[in-house]
Amino acid sequence: MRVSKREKLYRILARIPRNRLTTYGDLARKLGNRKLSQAVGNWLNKNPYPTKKVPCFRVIRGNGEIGGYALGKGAKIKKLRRAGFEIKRGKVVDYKKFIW
DNA sequence: CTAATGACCATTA
DNA sequence: ATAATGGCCATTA
Repeated sequence: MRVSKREKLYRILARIPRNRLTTYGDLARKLGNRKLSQAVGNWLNKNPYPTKKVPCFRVIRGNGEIGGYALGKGAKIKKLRRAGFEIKRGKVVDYKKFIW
């Protein structure tokens, strides 16, 4: 293929609407293989683009938990809060309503 | 080549 | 609700 799935991942996530979230599994499905979810996390861990361009802090787990972040969970929560989301007991409140 | 690891997930108990 | 289990894929040692 001309573009790698990894590049596609970044392109897809770059288009996520503001005030919305997505999950590792969803991104994997958009790439054509739902089993790529963990690999998606690995790719995001090495996201070469700035958060403005590819906002990986908006990617959470399928069950609403925060998930990981290269700069630490705390930083991720902070960014999510700043983006207008509420986090309680490690989960995004009403996360289902915000999934892209 | 094998084996272990990881920002995961679904199922089962 | 938690915990264990097995599975997937890409990357790395």
